[in-house]
Amino acid sequence: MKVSREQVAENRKKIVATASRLFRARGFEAVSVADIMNEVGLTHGGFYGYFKSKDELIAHALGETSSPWSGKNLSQIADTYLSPGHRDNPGTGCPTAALAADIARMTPAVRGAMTEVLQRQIDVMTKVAGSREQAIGLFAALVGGLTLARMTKDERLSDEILAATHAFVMERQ
Amino acid sequence: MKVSREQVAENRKKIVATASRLFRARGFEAVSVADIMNEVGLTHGGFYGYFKSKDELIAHALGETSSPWSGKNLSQIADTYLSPGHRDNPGTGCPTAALAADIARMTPAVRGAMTEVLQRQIDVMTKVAGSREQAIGLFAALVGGLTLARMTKDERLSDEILAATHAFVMERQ
DNA sequence: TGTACATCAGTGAACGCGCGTTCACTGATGTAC
DNA sequence: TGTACATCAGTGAACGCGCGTTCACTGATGTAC
Repeated sequence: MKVSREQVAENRKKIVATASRLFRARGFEAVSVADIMNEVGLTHGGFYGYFKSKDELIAHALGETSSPWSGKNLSQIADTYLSPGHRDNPGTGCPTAALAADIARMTPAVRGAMTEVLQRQIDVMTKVAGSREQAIGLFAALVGGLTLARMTKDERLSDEILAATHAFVMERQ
Repeated sequence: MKVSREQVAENRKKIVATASRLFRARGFEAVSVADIMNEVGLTHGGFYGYFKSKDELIAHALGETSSPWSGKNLSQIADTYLSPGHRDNPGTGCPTAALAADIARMTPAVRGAMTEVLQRQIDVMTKVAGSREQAIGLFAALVGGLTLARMTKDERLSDEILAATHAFVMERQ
């Protein structure tokens, strides 16, 4: 069942986008190649016509994540980043916070792709912060606050962490 | 090959301590029951005489991690926490930073155990920070900075992240 | 434009592998006398 | 204190399972005439 060239291009985009979302929501290991292909509407065997391996897909999926911070000031960034909505929907949120600990143990190619994402996020943040140093500190606090809020089972504590981190970050405006 | 009661108690401690170290170093999924038991000096079959499941061990291992912050001031905490030594040795370091993203996807029992660890860390931090709110913000920045430093492949960037987060945290002394 | 054929995207069974967990067995420990 | 036996910690083969990956096959696409 060969398909058209347009269909192939579309399928490739869907594979990468679906992988990016599922990886952020559940982590690299908990999402199988079959999971991704099923959600795209294909069977797992076809995957290897698009990528050499799952690792190669991971590197591509990291590269495709956009940073939606352009044109926002620090207050708006902090509001969105430390919101319950972002906390509860990692699949559509920041890849850095969602995949942090996972990535530290991945292959060099994956870590290289993530380093580029990180560089880009720091560059964008530098425009709204006073300096690059400040930008890194602010970004670290945002990532850490979101991560802590996501790991606890206690929603009151989780909300408190979001609010406290928000206040901490905004004090240095 | 039955062994003495003392040996049993010692083995149990070794299983928990080894698991705690390996989990922090490599993550929950990448460490098998057999890995842990081999390092302890036993075979995998014996594990189920000590714990009902791997998940139960995970909850116990999280409970056993100590917070080595007592009696230190913020400057000392930041120095140690954001040091290259801590970055490069997650196995003996902060469980929160090492297992952050993993835990958000674990069973309720595991997340409950982690919530207690988190509460304890925030309490200790509150003693050196001005307030609980401040403590949470500082802790978020520390966890985030260490996490970012661990995920990049570029050592220059990694060192820069540690230094910038350190400066960011200390500015609010 | 219509036909004949080569291409190749997608299918689904099969592979080897490592995992968590179970279980019949072994033999040292600890107890009863 | 010494012997006889019940207990049970540890062993290692085996289980079912899901994974990443491969491959012979199918049939629609796209090309050559």
